[in-house]
Amino acid sequence: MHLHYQSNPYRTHSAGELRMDDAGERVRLAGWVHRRRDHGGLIFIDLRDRWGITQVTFHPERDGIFTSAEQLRPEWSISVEGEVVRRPEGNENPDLPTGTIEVEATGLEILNPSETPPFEIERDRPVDETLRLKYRYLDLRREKMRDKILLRYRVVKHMRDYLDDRGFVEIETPLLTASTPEGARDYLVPARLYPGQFYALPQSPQQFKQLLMVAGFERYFQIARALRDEDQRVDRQPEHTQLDLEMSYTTQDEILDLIEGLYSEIVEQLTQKRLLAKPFPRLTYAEAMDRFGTDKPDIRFGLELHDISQLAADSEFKVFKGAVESGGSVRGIAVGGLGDLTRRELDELTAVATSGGARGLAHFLVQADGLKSPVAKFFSEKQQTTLRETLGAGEGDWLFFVADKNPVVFESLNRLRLHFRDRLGLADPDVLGMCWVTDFPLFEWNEDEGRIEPMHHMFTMPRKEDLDLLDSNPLQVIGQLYDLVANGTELASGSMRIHNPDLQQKVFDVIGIGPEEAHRRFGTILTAFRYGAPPHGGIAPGVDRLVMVLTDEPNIREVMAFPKTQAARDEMMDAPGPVSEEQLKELNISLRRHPEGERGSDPAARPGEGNN
RNA sequence: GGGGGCGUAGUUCAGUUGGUUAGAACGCCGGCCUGUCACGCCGGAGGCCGCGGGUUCGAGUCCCGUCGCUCCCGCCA
Repeated sequence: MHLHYQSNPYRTHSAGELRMDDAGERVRLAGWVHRRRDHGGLIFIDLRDRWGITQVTFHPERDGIFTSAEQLRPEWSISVEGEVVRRPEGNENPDLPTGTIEVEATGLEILNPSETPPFEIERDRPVDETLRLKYRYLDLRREKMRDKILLRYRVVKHMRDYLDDRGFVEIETPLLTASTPEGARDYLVPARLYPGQFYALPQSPQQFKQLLMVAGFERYFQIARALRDEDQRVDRQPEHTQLDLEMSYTTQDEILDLIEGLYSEIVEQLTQKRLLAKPFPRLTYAEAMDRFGTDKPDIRFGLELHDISQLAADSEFKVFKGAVESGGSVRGIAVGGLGDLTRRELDELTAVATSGGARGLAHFLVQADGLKSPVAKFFSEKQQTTLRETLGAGEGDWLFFVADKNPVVFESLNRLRLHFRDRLGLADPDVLGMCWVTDFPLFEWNEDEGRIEPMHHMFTMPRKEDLDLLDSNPLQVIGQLYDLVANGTELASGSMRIHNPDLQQKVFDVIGIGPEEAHRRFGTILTAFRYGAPPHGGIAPGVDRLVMVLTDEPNIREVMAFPKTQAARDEMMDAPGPVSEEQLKELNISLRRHPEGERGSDPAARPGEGNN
């Protein structure tokens, strides 16, 4: 990267660009003191900016600046003038792109000294995350963080360019909008001009993007913030970024191909990772569940599930028989390379299975003369052979089975499968196993509330051939829904939408929303659909999640410049905090309880903070 | 809302069955050093052991409470 700043008072070049060819040139560099090595009669300063590191030397003959150079400390902001020289024979640093040269300083300007930072910037060592978040502007100076944020920018830039090339336009949608009580909890903003009323921050631009289709933009996207006031997880923040996208006159395949092309380019051009398969495998929801026990399968390795319900029903083993008879199933996986398992190890595996809801885990060791298991006696020789063959197991493999209701069987075996992935190192970390999961059920049964709910959202188009089922058997209806999954992580979720108001109302009917309520809550979009709304569909890939997968970061905070803590606090800006009486009065808000003495903007009022 | 883990120099950590003066590394400060690049060598400063209470002759260590961070469950169409 060359900074075209010949007349810039601070620098003529970046700290990452000088090479052997530049020897003899007079240059200025600006940046931070990365490291200093003071040899008494010779001082080396590693000068760092966004683009790299260049070694600067100070010689005592330059008495004017040598004494200043002795004062330099890490993270001081300086500008150096000097001559680019070849390093003496044998003193090149092959680890540095600029390592064949150095800048012999003839001038030094201290732009701004630095206090000793609360943690070391130049070293990649673990530091308490709260401290990093409080001094995020210093944390971001660290190479690893800088690189992740820069990669994130390149990913987003690639998205914009790719979509622009294909006729998409980026359109902003409002941050202040109406509350949508279903779904996640809204972040609310009091409306000063309407005492007692509130805006909501968007959980996604869903309705706006569909209205943009009605408005005729045909191909819309937005790098959009989505806000949800729910508790955090390792991959969940109060605000996250998604590539929100919608197309008119399109098909599911067209959208899948579009995103597949985009993601292939991002992986191939911006990372060192390899794609497992191209085109991305496409699995139906039913197939994904059947083979992997999850709709977010990690397809980089085998250990697929096998259904042995039929055999189980014929067996003498009551646990198996009973599960099938009560409508559940018995499924299992075969695992090689485990060797002998101790009682304790088997208990641990059982604990993995029970964490998924299973009540137990049946295990068999495949031996030359049959299956070895505490429950082997319940299975005839022929059944044992069938078990082994069904699971494709060889001598020395272990077979594990879970018998229960289907959701429990799936979840337990999924966890077991991922456990073995990590334990046996079955998945190549440099490979991205991207796949599509399609044909999700349109609705699901909510056990707790005893009613039917949309699996994704209520604007999803049912599969054409299932339209008749909406009345007779809605839970059987398959929606035109699709998820992009990478290595077991959901990266994107989308659907074809309903554009016909009558069909939309029919879906509302299924989930118990009558015409009046529908009009009250979704009047705008229903009315809009009456004006020749085009068929349309879209998708919303998560940007944070993608960068997480690309950088092997398990934590979403590591790929965001300014994330919040798990308790949804901004440690740096100290938000949220109390506001003044005047502000509250203007908003017509009175507090039941005053935040005084609780955590707030007054550092003295914050417990657990002894110093600084 | 519930459960688990963690909290000791600036930072990352160690700290024995409760026992005398709480250690190490890195960083910081001072000195020496002309080819280092994790520079080296010598010396030094630096602790409300998160906070409050209790048990005890004695608490970093045990108990109770509390605060903070974190991971999980609930929640997240």
